[in-house]
Amino acid sequence: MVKEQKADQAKPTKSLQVIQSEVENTNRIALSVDCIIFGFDEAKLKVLLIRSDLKKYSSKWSLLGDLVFPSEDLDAAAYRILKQRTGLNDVYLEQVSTFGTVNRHPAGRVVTVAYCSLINVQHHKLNILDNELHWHDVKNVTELAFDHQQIFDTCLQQLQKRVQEHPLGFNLLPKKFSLRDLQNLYEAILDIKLDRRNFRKKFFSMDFLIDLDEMETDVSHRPGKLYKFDYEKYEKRKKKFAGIDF
Amino acid sequence: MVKEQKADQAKPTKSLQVIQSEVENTNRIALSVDCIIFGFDEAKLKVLLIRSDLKKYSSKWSLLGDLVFPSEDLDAAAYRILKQRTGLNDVYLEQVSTFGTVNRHPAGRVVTVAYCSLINVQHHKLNILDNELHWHDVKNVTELAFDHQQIFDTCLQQLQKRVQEHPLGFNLLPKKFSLRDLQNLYEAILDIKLDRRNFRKKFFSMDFLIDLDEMETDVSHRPGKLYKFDYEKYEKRKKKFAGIDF
DNA sequence: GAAAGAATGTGTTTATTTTACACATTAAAT
DNA sequence: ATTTAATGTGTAAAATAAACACATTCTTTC
Repeated sequence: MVKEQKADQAKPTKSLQVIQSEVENTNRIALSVDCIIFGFDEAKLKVLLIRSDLKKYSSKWSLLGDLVFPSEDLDAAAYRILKQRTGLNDVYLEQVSTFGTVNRHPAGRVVTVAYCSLINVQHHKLNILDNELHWHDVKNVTELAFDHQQIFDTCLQQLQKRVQEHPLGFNLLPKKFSLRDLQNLYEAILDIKLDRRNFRKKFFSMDFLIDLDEMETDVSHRPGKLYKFDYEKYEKRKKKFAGIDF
Repeated sequence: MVKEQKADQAKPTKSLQVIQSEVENTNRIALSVDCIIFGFDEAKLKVLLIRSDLKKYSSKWSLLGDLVFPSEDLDAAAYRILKQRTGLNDVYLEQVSTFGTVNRHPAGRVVTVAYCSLINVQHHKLNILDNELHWHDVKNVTELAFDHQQIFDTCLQQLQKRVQEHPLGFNLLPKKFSLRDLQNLYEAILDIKLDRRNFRKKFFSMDFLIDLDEMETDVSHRPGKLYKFDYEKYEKRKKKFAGIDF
């Protein structure tokens, strides 16, 4: 089936010069980063979007993105771009996936690397610098510019998966939160309803919640207790792989 | 509580021309793909490596990689490169992660996208074309060229994780396999010992194995039954998300 | 200030899943 | 025929997950 026969003498191990010229010349491609920033507010999962950079596409929303500089580490570019576009600092970004079909961007060949983050909407003030920047309800995100809808969908799926395996959700909440806040968060991310008693039991049994001996204020009903997440304890317990679970 | 500040003056929405010139000129970067091909043979997990392309680094092993063409989809580049280097066709490649520190490659700035695959060593004949191409025991893979060790480690970790969530393992086995083969595979990938009875019970209860009413041959002991994997039945049952499981 | 409303806080029972564990059976090799 | 080495099987205990209801506390309303 394979057609790629080649005489067995040829072993074209390349010199560094050959590779360098290939790297320097015709084979270069524009590389960008897109940042998908999730937040949580009013019991809803949100995502930060801007009006498209491009005038032609300004009726559509798009992700926060820009080109990577040739002299810049990929991760560093993600942090720079996020900072430039939102003022956000001290936010952990995680690489999700890379999108590289030839015609994905109207400006030419641009391969983009998606980075994702979860932030607490209350604690991070946005500097809205150069574009209309808005928190969008994740449920209403449709028809983003270019292939950004696909990128967004991929990131949301990854979030849904990862939030079940790691206590990422706490990054979306204020430092002090009630169990109702926590449950709302999981229900919003996973888009499911959970049993309140079993949910509480589960989290208490994990033993990562510190009871602050404080109560909610500003609620128009019986206030709940406030907790914080015990990051230290969590770090110490590394979950081991073991089960097979299709 | 979303603070929708807006800097009402500056809104540098870019024209397509501006973006195009940025994409075309100084901001381009070489992009490559590296393929991490896992196989399974002699009850051991293997990975395909070649001697480094670069003369200077030819004492080290490296992953199968090459540059992406500007006119080529990223996924297509991965399949092309795999085919060129190994003759392998009809292999499913999955993107794992992208590596982009500035100095990761000696030939200059090259960002690389890692793709991973699992193949059945028996059923895929390699065409060894232009480099020393070898199956390496995964346990002995150390000190690969450039940052390839890091890339490899990332892929192996992802494999360990994914193999517990999806029945990927079957791609590594012959069409007909014994339960011992299957258990050896999981033990090799996860690098753990499993209880034989519980392992069998687990797989039988998943009900994805078709009993072929054949026995192993060429074993110097009591032969085991042979099975095949029921891909069709698997596809029909899409596993639902639900649990929270740190 | 009494009553109604709304969400908090709590336990038990059942079902399901996971783990631990031992012996008879089969075929090959000696 | 005996030994060897791996296959094939079941059960009990433990852990986890799921289903499910009522009294309590604070706010709001009348």
